[in-house]
Amino acid sequence: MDRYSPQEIEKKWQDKWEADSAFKTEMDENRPKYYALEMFPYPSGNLHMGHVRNYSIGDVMARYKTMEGFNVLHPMGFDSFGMPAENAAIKNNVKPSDWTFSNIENMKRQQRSMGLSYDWDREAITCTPEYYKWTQWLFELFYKKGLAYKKKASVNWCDTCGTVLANEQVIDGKCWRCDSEVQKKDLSQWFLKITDYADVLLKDLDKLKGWPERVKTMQDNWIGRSEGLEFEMPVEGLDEKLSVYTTRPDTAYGITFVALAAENPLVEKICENNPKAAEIKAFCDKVRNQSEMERTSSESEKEGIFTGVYAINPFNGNKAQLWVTNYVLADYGTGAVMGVPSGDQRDWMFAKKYDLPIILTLQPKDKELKLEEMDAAYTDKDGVLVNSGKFTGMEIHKAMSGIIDEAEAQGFGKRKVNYRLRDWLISRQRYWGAPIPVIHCPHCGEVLVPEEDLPVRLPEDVSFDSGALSPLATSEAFVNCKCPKCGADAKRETDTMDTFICSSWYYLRYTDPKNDQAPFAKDKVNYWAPVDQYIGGIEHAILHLLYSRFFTKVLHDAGLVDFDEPFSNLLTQGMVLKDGSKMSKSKGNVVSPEEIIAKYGADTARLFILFAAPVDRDLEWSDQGVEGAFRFLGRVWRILDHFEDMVKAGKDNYDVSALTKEEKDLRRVLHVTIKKVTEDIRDRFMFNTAISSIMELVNAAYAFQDKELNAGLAREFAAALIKMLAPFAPHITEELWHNLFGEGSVHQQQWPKYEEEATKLAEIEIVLQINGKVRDRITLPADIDKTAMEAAVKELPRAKELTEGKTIVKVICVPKKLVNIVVK
RNA sequence: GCCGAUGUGGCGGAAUUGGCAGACGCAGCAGACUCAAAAUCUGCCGUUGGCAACAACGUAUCGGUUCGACUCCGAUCAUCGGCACCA
Repeated sequence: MDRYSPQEIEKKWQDKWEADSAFKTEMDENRPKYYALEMFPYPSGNLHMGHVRNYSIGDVMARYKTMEGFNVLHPMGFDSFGMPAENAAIKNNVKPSDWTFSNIENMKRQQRSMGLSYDWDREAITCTPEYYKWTQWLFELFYKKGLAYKKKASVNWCDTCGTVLANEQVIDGKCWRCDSEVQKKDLSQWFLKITDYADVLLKDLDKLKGWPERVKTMQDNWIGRSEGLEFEMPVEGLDEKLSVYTTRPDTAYGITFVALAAENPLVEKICENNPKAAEIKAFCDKVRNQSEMERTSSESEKEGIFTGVYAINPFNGNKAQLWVTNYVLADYGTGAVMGVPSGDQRDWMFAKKYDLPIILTLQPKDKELKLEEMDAAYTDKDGVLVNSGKFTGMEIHKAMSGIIDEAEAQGFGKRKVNYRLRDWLISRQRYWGAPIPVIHCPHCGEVLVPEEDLPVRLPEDVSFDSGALSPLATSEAFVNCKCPKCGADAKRETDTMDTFICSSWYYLRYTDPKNDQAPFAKDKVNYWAPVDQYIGGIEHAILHLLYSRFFTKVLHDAGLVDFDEPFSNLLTQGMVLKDGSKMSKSKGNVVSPEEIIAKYGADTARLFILFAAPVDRDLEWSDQGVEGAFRFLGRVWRILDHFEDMVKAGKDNYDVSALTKEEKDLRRVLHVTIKKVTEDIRDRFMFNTAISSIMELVNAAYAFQDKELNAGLAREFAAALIKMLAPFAPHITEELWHNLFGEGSVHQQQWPKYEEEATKLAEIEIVLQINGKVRDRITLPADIDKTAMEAAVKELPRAKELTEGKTIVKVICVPKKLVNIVVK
């Protein structure tokens, strides 16, 4: 064989795999299926190292499972709607579709150069009418189920992007994409009712045994479930009742004020015939004009204004001052909060600032609290009630349920569960997305576009610089239509859908990508899905992963799929860093995958990126580490080149007992390696240690670089080594397989099996410890019994020397490991 | 503030069930090959002391359990991530 030259072999095999449709998959009820999926990319134009890492991990799983006999689905596609295409259109005067498809072509070329085992026949591209037809169809399904609705609400608006955003897309008060500050705007927008699924989305996190704990915690936090009591307080002098929600009903006897959000509709009514009306309204306007950042920061000063009106505490008849404040959230709970200064730190600070009364209702079991000595609220959920009518003296947890029962019995309150999660705002005032398939008719109101008229296609005669207007509104031909119900002149909805809708169901489309009758056929989706292994970045922990779970649950309830969670196992890969920080153009620390592949080949790039760190941890890029991976592949190449004649002369069934001691050692290392690599890939996703043990195996083989090696063993060694390395470095192994074993592809071979017997040592090293410290070692037969082992170790000169003149307190004997002699 | 993760040589990391800490790789040092260099092959490579055998120390810090702790328990510190005026 010639020298190892990746440039010569990689392209050759990529072309061959493509010509042979080597990774084409079909349903096969007789084989166990395995669905390996990497998060599909946005077609920005070029792969970055994060993609390379993502796809390398997925490709190892897909190829390994194929060799283990699974029917593997391993598809790829493009999440191709979104803002950058539109920005490019504005800036360079190109059509968003042209920009997008030329980027897709380039990225596919780069993906091909990585040697990934995708079934390209299953490609799904979300911006094609063949795909977004079904995105629209699914929107209509949600609508028919009462899970899609339009309402006027105070929503997040990004001025830079010229569109509204979902709550999940606002990070620290800023736009997730462009980082500019988000404003609140009252707009009429489309929402999906994800809150209907809050409870099951939370509860089913328990089912996701194969998900990282931290992702589940993040979703848990995001959904934010809380249990408590909602109850009504009569408002004095008004024929109105006021609802409040609390998680601390045990403190209800300590209410001295009620805090309303400025947006609470009750504020209007209170202002009627109120001498302070002007003042109150001025305060409300001031609060509303505060930015989202100012309003929701726990740092900002709490302010309020007394309305002059009182509410009545239904538990004890006490009067509570009614205040309008800047710190109560309008859209959580009832937009009104009971004020108990002794039990809540915010209420405490508010009461101190405005000199409101404070009533103590809870104190520790072993200590009497005095208000005049306190400088903060007592917020521990532990203690005994005081000043609480018939609940005085009761332990807190008993009192909590007792007080709720009381409210329910009296009919002024009930147990209530609240969620932090809000409905998903899906309208976008942008062009490059799936149009919302709704027509607004002056007579019939909202009408869905009939299924046979789908897809609602994107028009091309649009203007992109239309200000706050959606670009679709600039196309007369698009906007003006007939009502499907009554035939009257009507107008189309001009907003498009959030691209996260498109990506919420793409993993289902891969199971039946060309279906033009339905988003997917039931038998196919239920054969392949759910995804067995999903791989992607942690940045989608809430956004995409929560939305996909929501979609899957709705489709399950609609009877379209049999499963109710999309991804059985989730692997969140770490970032690729250079010089300690994430690769980015602005930092100038980007390493281009294309250049690395051109210089060293895809096999080296893949091997390095999988070897340098465990898959879920951040990875520091190292040019010298890449050199190391390349050197290793060269070592593999050379040792197999050296063994070539022996491999070809060897027989598959050879006499193992005829091996020399050194050969037996190599055979043992071989079988230990097969065991380790199999378990590391299958059970642990520890690709770094799998590769390091293959390196050790190759190092062991170098003992025979200038020696004869039994031909049978050479053949066994070469076959297993090439197969084990195949998922990591698919091209070099295909070439070596072809050169040494001839016909067929290494990627269609069966994964090597180890013989347990062959992994065992005849003699093992036993450690002598004195008081837990290693003092000597001795080689003994592996099957020696405990007593004999102890005796042999005690006979060691070191053992005698170190125990001489001392009392042996105890001897601990761990079979096959050590003997620890405890002396005094 | 609440929740979660991480912390091991000069560097990336290994140690899977409580049993020889530092596998494998990078960097470094030395040797072989070579006129020479590169490439390749071989050996050494935690710190301190010692010619050495060896000894002491060593997995963020402090303490505990244990014959024995990177691993288990308790506290602390640091870094990163999520949530946070959610009543």
